[in-house]
Amino acid sequence: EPPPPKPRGEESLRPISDHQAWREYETVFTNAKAGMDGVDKQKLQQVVYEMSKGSRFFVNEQRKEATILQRIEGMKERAAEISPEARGKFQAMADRRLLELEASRDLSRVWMHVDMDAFYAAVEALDDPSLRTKPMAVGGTSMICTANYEARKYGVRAAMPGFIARKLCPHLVFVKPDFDKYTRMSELTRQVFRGYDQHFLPRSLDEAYLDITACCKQRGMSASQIAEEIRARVYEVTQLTCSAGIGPNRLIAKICSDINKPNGQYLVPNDRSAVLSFISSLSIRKVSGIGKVSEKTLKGVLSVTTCQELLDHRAMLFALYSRISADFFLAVGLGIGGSEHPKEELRKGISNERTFAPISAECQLIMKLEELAGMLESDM
DNA sequence: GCGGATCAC
DNA sequence: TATGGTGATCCGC
Repeated sequence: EPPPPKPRGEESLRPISDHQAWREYETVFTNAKAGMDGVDKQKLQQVVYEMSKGSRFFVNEQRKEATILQRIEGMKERAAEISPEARGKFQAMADRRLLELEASRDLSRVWMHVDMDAFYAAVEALDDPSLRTKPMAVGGTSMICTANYEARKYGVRAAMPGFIARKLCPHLVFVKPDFDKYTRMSELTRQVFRGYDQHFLPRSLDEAYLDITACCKQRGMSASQIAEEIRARVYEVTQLTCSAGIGPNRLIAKICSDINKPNGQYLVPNDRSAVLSFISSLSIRKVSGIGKVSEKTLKGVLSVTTCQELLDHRAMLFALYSRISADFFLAVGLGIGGSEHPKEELRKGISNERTFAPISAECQLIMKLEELAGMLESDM
């Protein structure tokens, strides 16, 4: 189809002919991220909608959205059909699990989560200090890996398509990613981490978990002091800042590292009531493992938005979700998760995939598969 | 056991 | 003009 005629004038955002449809287009970008406090969320949502509508991507997003809404309706129906007897059975099941989980609570270890600040962008700014004062994103017009804090003021952030970012921030500077460079820098941070926990758990190039229990004891230092020291050493070695979170387990530590970002730290003491009061008012979306879909279904079916409400609705969690999921939600409500050292596991898979323009001829599809298989072969 | 969904980075 | 790639896990069929 020919494109619709371009409206005259400087901006095409207003008037909104289609009944403010943008209000219903929620993306991952409208979710708050560090450095995005001053962003006009409505404007952001509106721009993303206007740039997206009509695209194949957008149509697919709508299809997925409809599937989720259907799932919510199905769960609501199941919830309505639960008899008082069954309800009592689920309540007893949930109460029993609550006690078991509580009995398993481990407050004996101190975990720290270290998270580099705007890592790729910060590394690029080391090589070109003139980027420091400009809004800048690492990535291209199709996808942004990360944005510096100048750019985040405009709502530009990781996982956003570059052409939308440019619309939000016309002077945005794009820098091509250089993963080898980030890997080398990451290795420098890991040398530091190794000195505090030999068995630290790297999660990505810019994040790691450290069990600093032994280190605190040996050196007679508090967890906060150790965190200050680690952050200082990381800065000495890389000239980059990072943030840290400290808590009795990885679930808590991870949430904490985001609180005083960038270049800050936060601690939840190893104390049951401190953990509970910290977690209870938190949005479930802050928890690693609860994404956009889980947030939407929990809210749509049970009106659950905070971690405390996960405990309040524990019977229905066991009625509507799998044992594994209900267990996880309950543990989240109690602020329990990841206090043991996971035993090392071998990699389970290797794969590759590529996004490409639509094709349909068999020979084209086979060529595409051969291309992917070739890349996979060389990886293996 | 498999494919689709979800999630994290 | 244009919306990523890799790996893990869970669920339903």
